[in-house]
Amino acid sequence: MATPQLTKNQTLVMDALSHSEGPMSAYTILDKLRDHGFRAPLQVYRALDKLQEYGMVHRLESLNAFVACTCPHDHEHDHGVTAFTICEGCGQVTEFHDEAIEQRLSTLTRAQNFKTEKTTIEIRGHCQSCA
Amino acid sequence: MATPQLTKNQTLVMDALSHSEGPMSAYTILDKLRDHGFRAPLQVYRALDKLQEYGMVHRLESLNAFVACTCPHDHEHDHGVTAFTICEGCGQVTEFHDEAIEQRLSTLTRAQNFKTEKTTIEIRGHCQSCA
DNA sequence: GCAATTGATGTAATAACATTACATGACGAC
DNA sequence: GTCGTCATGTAATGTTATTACATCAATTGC
Ligand SMILES: [Zn+2]
Ligand SMILES: [Zn+2]
Ligand SMILES: [Zn+2]
Ligand SMILES: [Zn+2]
Repeated sequence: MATPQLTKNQTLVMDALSHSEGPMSAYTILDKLRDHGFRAPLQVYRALDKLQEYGMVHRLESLNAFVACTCPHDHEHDHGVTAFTICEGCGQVTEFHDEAIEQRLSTLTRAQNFKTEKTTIEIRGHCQSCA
Repeated sequence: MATPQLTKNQTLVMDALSHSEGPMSAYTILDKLRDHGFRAPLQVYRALDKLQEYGMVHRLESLNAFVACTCPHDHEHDHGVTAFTICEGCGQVTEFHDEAIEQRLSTLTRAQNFKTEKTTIEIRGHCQSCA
């Protein structure tokens, strides 16, 4: 997915997420952007949908929240299976990718003739500092 | 986690999930159990919390829904990392466990000194029939 | 130029999911 | 019988997400 020119709303949401320490809920983003003219949840959700499509934002299913992608590479190609550790103590989220996991999941789904569209891997626990 | 004697409400919720074709939301369960005296969401959520604690029910984070555990073994021990394929077409959910994945995730989290408490793996896509 | 199309936006209302707070009831330990 | 604990009942509220409909801007085809 080549990264297209972002629209005004998409840029605002992306900036909010990029400058945030941790994940943010859609409604938290909305509140941050009221000064910039945001009035309704849909403005946030629409921007988030696009940003996820472009691979610039990830949704954390177990938190109902969103984070900016921290992959080193740009987003000109699909970056495969994304996994996260999420600290219950400090809220820190770490994104990582692992070829071995991806291969193994591929083998397993293939065995049941399942066609994967999106894989969610989220590990809740405590980081080194909060252990 | 040894499976204790279930309470009345826990039994009702467990039965509803066991007899369901696929995952159910808490509110769907509530509706199914109105005839049995259920009146409020909390009755469902409280039962679900316990059933999850006992390992008899799993929450699907990406669906905000719940399924009965389909593990062949009983629930007298923790059954480690649980993963699911979820068909977008027919709603079919398949639970599986894989030692290799578990090992690999353990290695990766250990590398960042992360203490895992709960791991979520959910694969959305299409099953053989719905491909 | 000017319809027609497409994609983005604005706004309101509503739906769907989950929790807090507080009161009551059942039951065994002592 | 009093206490502590756990399950339950009920209402209210909080949080997350979508539907529906109107408007606006840029592009395309004529
Ligand atoms: Zn990423
Ligand atoms: Zn931490
Ligand atoms: Zn299970
Ligand atoms: Zn299917």
